Amino acid sequence: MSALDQVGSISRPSLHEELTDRLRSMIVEGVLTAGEKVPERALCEKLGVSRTPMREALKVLASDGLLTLEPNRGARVRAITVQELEEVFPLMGAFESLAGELACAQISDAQIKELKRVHEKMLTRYEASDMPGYFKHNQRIHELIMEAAGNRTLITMYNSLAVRVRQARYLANMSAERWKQAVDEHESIIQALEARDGKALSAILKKHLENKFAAVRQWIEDQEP
Amino acid sequence: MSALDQVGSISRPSLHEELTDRLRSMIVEGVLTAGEKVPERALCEKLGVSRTPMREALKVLASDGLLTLEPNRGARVRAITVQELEEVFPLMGAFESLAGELACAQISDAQIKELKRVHEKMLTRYEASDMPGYFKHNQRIHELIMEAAGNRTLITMYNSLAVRVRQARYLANMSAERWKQAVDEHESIIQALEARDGKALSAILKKHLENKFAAVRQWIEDQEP
DNA sequence: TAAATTAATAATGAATGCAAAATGCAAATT
DNA sequence: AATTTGCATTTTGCATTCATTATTAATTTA
Repeated sequence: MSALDQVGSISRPSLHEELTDRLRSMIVEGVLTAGEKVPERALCEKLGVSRTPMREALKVLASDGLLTLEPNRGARVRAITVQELEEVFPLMGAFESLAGELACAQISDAQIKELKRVHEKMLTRYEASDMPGYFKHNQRIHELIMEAAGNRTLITMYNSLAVRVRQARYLANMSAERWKQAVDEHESIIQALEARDGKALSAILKKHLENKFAAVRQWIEDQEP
Repeated sequence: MSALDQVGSISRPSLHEELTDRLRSMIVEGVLTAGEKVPERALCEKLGVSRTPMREALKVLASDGLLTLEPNRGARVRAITVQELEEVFPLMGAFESLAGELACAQISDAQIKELKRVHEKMLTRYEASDMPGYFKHNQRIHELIMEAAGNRTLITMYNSLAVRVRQARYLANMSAERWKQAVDEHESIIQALEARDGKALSAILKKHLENKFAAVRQWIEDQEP
C-alpha cells in the first residue's frame, strides 16, 4: 500500500451544482419569496455566472418542486399550498415513523448520547424562550434520528419535503401551550430511543408530527378567516 | 364568454421536458442499460436536438437518481445497488401502507369497480401464464390504489422509487409459488378495499411488498453466489 | 377619452462556439 | 516487454449568440 492511497481525490463541484444549492438556500431562507419571479438574467449577473448553468439549476429545482417553470414565461418560486401541506404531512409522518423504527433497531450508545446532548441544549433554549435557537436544535434532533435510521434514500426524500415545509415559515409562530407540548413529546422521544422501543418511538414521532400539523393548520385558519 | 374560451391552449412541452421523459423511458425500458455511459453528443444527434436541452434533461435525471454525473466525465446510467434496494423497499412499503389507509377512507364505488375489473383481467393473464400481461395489470392496480389515495405528492414520490426498482428488472423472474402467493395477496387487497378496512389494507399492502422484496432478495442471492 | 392595434423592448428557448479537462494512442524509456 | 510520458483527439463545462415568444409602450381609431 503506497502512501498515495491515503490521499483522496479532489472534488470540484460544477457550477450548476453550486448554483442549485445556492438557490435552494435562497428559497428556504426566504431571500427569494414564494410567488416571486426568478429573473434569470438578473440572478446571473448578481452571481456572476452565465445563463447556461443557471438554467440547469432552475430545471433541477423545478423538478424538486421548489420552482414552477411556465413555458416562455420563466420561473417562479413555488408557494406551498394548504392542500399540498395536507398532502405532505402524512408523508412526513410516514417517514418519521419509519425512521423511528429503523433507528431503534440500530442506534448506537454514542448516537443516543449525542441526541441527549442536543436535547439538553434544546431545553435550555426553550427555558430561555429563544425560539430560533430552539428550532435549530429541534431540527438537529430530527436529523440525528434520520441519520440513526441509516437509510440515505429515506433522508433524501424526507429532506426534500422538509425543505418545502420549512420554506413556508408556518413554524415561526407557536403558542406557549403548543411549545410546551412539543417539548414534552421530545422528552418521550428520547425515552423511547433509550429503551430502543421501535413501535413506541414510531408512534410518538407520528403523533408529534400530527400535533405539529394541527398547530400549523390552526395558524393558517387564524390567518385567513 | 366567447367560443374560443373553451379551447384550451396548446401545451407544447419544452424540449428538455420531452427529453427527460424520453430518456427516463429509455432507462426504464433498458435501452440505456445500467452502468452505460451516456454520450451527450451521440444522443443529441440520434434525437435531433442540441446539447443544451439534453444537458438540462441529464441534470434533472441525475437529481432523480437515475444517472450519476461525474464532473468532466459525463453521465452514466446508475445501477441500483442491492444496498439501495434494501433502502428503497421499506420506503415503498411505507408509501403503500399509507396509500392503503388513505384510499380506504375515500375510494368511490366506481373506483372499486374499476379495480375489480383490472384485477379480473390480471387473473386471466395469470391463468394464461402471461407474465408481461400480468405485470402490466398488476402495476395498474397499484397505480389505481395510489390514485384513490388522492395524494399527488405521494404518487410522485412513489413513482420516483418505483421507476428505479423497475429499471432493475429483478421482477421478470418469479417462481410459480411466489406468483401464486402474489395473486392470493391481490385477492385480499381487493377484499380489504371493498370492506374499506384501512388498517387491514395497509397491513396487507405492506406485507405484499415485503414478500415481493424477499423474492427479489432471493433472486439476487441466487444470481451472485 | 378609452379601447384596440401595432411597434418596440425585454425575456426566454435553443444552438453554436470556445476553452479546459479527460481519453486514447504511440513513442520513448527502463 | 512493460510502464511511463508526450501529444492528438474527443468530450465536457460554460459563455455567447441567434431566434421566438411575452411584455410593455406608443400610436391609432372609434
